Amino acid sequence: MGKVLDDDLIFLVLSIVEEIPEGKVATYGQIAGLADRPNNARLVGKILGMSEYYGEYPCHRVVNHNGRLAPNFHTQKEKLESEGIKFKNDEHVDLKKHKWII
DNA sequence: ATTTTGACACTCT
DNA sequence: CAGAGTGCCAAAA
Repeated sequence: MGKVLDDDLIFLVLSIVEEIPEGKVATYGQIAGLADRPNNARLVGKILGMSEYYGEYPCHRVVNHNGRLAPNFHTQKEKLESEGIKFKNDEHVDLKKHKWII
């Protein structure tokens, strides 16, 4: 298998995001690790920013390692709350309770 | 080839 | 808990 990047990486990342169960959240770093690129969390964020172009994915279930929501994704909180995610405050989900463990 | 950018992670204060 | 500083690395400029 050749080097995996852009289009292949996008497909891989999105397929992983698709696996996050309802009521759970994952971090960018976690997704990066599952995609076998543990140091590319930032790339995961960039891909999710464009994910709409590729289809419907539960990208609202991805937050940073502190549980902070994505900037400029104003419907994220309500989507998470609608599936039962609890928040520590306005900007941070309760990762302790809801982090997706494989 | 070099610099900047990014929905990040980690450590230290 | 909030900032600052550092590390990270592919993509785009």
